[in-house]
Amino acid sequence: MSQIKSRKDTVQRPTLELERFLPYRLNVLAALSSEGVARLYSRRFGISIPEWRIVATLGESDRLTAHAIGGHSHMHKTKVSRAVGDLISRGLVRREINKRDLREAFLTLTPSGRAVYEAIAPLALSYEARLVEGLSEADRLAVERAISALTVRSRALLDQIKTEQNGESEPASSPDQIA
Amino acid sequence: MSQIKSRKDTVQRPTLELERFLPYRLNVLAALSSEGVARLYSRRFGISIPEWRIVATLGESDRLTAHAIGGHSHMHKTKVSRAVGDLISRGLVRREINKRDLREAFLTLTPSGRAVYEAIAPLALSYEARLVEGLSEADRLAVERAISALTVRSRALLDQIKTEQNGESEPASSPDQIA
DNA sequence: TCGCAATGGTTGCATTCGCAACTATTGCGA
DNA sequence: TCGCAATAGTTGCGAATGCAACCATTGCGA
Repeated sequence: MSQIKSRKDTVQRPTLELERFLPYRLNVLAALSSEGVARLYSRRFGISIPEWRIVATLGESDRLTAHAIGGHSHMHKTKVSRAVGDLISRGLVRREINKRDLREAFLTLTPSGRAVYEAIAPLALSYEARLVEGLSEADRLAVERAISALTVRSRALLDQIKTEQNGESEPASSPDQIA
Repeated sequence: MSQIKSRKDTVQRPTLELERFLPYRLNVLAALSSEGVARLYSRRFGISIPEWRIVATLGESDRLTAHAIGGHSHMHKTKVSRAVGDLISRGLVRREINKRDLREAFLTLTPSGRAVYEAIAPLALSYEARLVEGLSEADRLAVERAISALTVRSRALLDQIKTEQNGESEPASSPDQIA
């Protein structure tokens, strides 16, 4: 794991090799796998990745606010806002203002929206299945565990770094941010 | 692993839960971990992620062409081009045209560039170390293995999907692309 | 040796992105 | 009850992104 190479007779110089650097490798893998899934639906259904995330989120648990979708799918609220606007204009999502709180609105899939979800979900699942095809069962489980753990850890480290940088004060958040 | 839920008495309906969907989880994790590292250097050294990737690549093996950097760091050639231009204008990288082939140029870190590399590399490595701190040794190895395997597999699937979509012809590549 | 395809790299342009600022509404403490 | 802080969501705007087109140079086959 450690990339620190000690060479005889020379001062130990920690060299970083990008190809072995975990965050870098995760990025490459994430980009590749995302592009793969995206290609399965983007062209055919004219749907972007953020749009798909919204459709998928609504497909699981209908009637969510934009805020909830953002939290659930880890997307910036502006991205959610614009993608939702687009989906509404194309008749895939319906917006219904919450009469209890006029600031927010509930979003639901229209029948066409649900049809799109039902069509794409199996494609995505089979893609995932093909992706992990070569892994041993043990490795699959290890990956599941590790991803969860690393995600939690990343979030913690990030918050920590943020607070360190934010002049050592505040609850780690500028005006908006966080999400 | 499988997200297929079978419910008693109802037709088995494969539902996709974003939170469990591997490409999605990888994206969240990759974004979080990248932001973490980036925060360690971006503010302090005024360096962006693409710029850091270039510096890191050159730091490992000096004297590379832009093309080689792109291949090594999986960045689009336009991204490399612009980031390199920026690094040169800031005196961190030096460009030297290859007299054997006037189309390409060799890039090297200047002393200041190397200093930046030497400063950031340990930060990045220690970040990585803190990231995987909680994982068991077995899980670390499993993750290493799995990331490699999944990356290879993703690439293969992507190529396959591309050829399927490109009218079933061509060596899976439009004018430029690939990288 | 000539000409054309391929390659390294840059640039124009449209799209995407996210931060900051803003509006509208609600919650809450004085 | 008044007023201010917090929240949901939208929008302006600059920066980043990637594709397509382009330039310059080289390789290679006729």
